[in-house]
Amino acid sequence: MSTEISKAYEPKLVEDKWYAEWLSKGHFTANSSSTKPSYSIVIPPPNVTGVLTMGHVLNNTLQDILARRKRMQGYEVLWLPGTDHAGIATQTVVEKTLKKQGVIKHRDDLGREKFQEKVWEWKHKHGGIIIQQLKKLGCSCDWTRERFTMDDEFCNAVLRTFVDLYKKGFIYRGKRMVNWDPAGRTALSDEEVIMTETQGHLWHIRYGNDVVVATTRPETLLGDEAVAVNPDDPRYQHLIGKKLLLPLRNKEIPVIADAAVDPKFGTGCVKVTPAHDLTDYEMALRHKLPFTVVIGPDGIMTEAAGEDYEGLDRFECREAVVEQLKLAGLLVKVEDYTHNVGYSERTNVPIEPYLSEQWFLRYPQVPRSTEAVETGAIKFYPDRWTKTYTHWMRGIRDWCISRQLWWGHRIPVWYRGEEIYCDLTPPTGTGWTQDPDVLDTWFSAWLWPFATMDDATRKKFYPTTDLVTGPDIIFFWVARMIMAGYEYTNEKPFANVYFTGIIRDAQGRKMSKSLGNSPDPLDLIAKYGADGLRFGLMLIAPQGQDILFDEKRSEVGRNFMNKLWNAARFIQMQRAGNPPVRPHNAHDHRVLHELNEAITKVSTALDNYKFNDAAKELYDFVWGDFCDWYIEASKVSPNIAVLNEIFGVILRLLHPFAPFITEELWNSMGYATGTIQFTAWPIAKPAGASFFIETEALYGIVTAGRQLRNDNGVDPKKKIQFVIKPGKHTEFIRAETAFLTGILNAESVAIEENYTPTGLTPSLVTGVATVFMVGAVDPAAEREKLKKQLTEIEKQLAGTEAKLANESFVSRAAPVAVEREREKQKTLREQREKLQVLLIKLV
RNA sequence: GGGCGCUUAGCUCAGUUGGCUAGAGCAUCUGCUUUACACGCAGAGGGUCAAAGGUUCAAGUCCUUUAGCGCCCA
Repeated sequence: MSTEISKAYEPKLVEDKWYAEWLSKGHFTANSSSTKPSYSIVIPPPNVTGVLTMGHVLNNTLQDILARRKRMQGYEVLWLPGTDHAGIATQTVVEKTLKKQGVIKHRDDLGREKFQEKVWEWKHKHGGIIIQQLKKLGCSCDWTRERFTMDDEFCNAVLRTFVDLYKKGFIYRGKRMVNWDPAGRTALSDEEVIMTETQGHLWHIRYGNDVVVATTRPETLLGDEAVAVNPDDPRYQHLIGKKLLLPLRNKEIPVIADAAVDPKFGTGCVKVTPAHDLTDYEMALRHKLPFTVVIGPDGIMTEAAGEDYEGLDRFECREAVVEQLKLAGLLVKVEDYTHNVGYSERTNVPIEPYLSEQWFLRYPQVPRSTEAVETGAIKFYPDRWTKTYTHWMRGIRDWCISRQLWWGHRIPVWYRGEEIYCDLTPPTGTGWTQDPDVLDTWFSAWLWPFATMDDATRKKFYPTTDLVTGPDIIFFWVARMIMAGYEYTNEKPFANVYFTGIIRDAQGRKMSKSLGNSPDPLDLIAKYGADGLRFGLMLIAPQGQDILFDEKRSEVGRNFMNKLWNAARFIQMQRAGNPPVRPHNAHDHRVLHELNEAITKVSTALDNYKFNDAAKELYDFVWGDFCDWYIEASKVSPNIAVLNEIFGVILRLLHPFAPFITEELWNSMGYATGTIQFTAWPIAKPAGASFFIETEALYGIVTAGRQLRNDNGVDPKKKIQFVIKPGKHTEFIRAETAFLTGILNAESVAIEENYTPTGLTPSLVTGVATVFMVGAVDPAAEREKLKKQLTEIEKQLAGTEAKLANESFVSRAAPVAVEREREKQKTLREQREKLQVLLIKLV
């Protein structure tokens, strides 16, 4: 007796043990000189100081499933892990912490060098956390190749790319209107600005006798340099070229005519603030207006705003300006107004359009990258993201890549007076100063698929096969990687991109720290096991749909693992005292047939990135076909060989989803010495006679028998007599008497073709047989039940007969459909007849 | 304003190229410590498939329109 296997599965006793074992054996280490075909994925590098979120669990479970399955399919697999330095996010966290600790008031107190040291300290202290968490989850990453976007080699790659693109003319410096984050005090790219519908106001301000302008931002008035009208607007022809007095400032400004003015907006007169609005900026260039900066980079009003306003926050200033306008009688009216306002993705404050000197990139390889996805050279799953991608690529705008931060790759450009020097090493000579800015984090991330690999690795594993990521970074990352890939390797960086859904809470809200609705995956792992968490999540992760996560999901996963565990216990117990083989019976044939179906379905689903279809199929096969029916049948007549065969295949099919328990059971069941990880992925074998129809009929009889017991309140422990009156498959059913007796806990099961019940006998009519339970019954209740069943049958029969009576159905429908309908009619008529006979007897 | 997605049982979702009585899990109800498993077993109830119109012998599925929800872009 090998009953040391515990009654309930305890993941804690299993998971860490196996992970350590796998690492020590180097199972995840990819061999660049292997002759096997290669398969590779690069991890979307999480923020180095981040912690594991449910999004990471989803994303990395998917990658692990892909990687583990490919290992089983005989591929040399590289899953390359690493972390991202995450410029703004990390810098903000460290700065906040230092402020909180009272070390500094602002990072300026430390200076660049000292501050960077602090960030590195932070990185060393917290940087490994998320990696440890990925290991807990079971991720089979090649940790010997772990990379960080600030590794020396990676830094060099980033700088080389900058220098190269600069020299090719793709990178340029310019004074532009950029998206400015006053809280982070840095420029941002267009993609980092989130447009949000905001309730605001439209202030109508009198600028002159017959000039009223409407604005959502009255504080910018202080920097106005003109009033503009549409050149074709008949209402204002007389004003063009005239001068007006700017309210509150008593400054003369001209009225200009510009086609950019929408005559339908407000009064058709607009104020022009060249330094604080993109449209106004462009207008100002056309009309050679001065640029007066009234809002500083910190969102505080400058000296140019006038002494009444200098030093005020931009929103305080708005109130002050409105107040003054009211006092001066210049505020004509205020309307509620809903408009879109850009917010910083990071700091969540309204973006300020800000005129500043920044570095920009004109993207390389745009047409080629667009076509690659359009033609399917790179495939997106789900396919609909292709449209989003190509739309963005077609309207692509230059990328502002400089950031006013200290944490990141510093721009390799030096200045001396008017001279500019760009190279990997500083210029010789004196008087040079390096550009203080660093590069946008994504400017390093876009090199990730190839800059993480050494030459030998790249030779074997690049281009990579699959990328798994969220659709929220399709522009930030995916599109840019494709362009960088073509520019620097002359190849696509990956063949397939699988876009996951976004994980939400049970109410459909996005998971976020501030809402506190994001469970800690480590807590879930502790409670349900990594396998349970993974499998539960896979069951509800349809392709590309958002996922409403509830802890209950993990419970389903854990329960399934426990079911699997106990199936193993059952098989082990059967091994003792039973002959290992006997000839195959109908149940064996059926389950082997169903197993083949399962292998095919799971394989096809995974080939098409339909992870939840695969998980669902496994769940249904294991719990339904295998446990509910085959194991139950085995209690009457076990076939150890078949049990082992089926269970071995189950473990292998399940391994990518649930690596720990499958490894544990693979070993404890003694299916092989050593890991399950490199055993062959199961292939469907053509199964002979499946006995599908016959067993289906048989199982129908079982269900009817159980229903009879339940409906009539028979104590489950009480052994009673059943009589089966078959309409077909008589000999087959007769041969299964022992099975029926066992599974129905019957005293006896008699198969009688000409049975006529004496007295009142509860019965149920199935498609192939009438099942009688011998024993007393309440005649009224029995009659009700039979009547109900008869009504249902008659309803269905009416539908079928109506179809068959329809001339055009019989002549125009597919012959198969008509035949099916005839077959159905026949069965239903038989059932009706049986029910009628039974009812007559009850009268 | 443009694009995409969603709307099926109380909840979360499956439903191939139109064709068995629209399925599953969770939740609910009933009965069970039946020697694999109470993280379980057996049974039951629960749906006008968002609305309207159209195509078809046949529509949850295809087409049109409408409504609501969500996301992306301007």
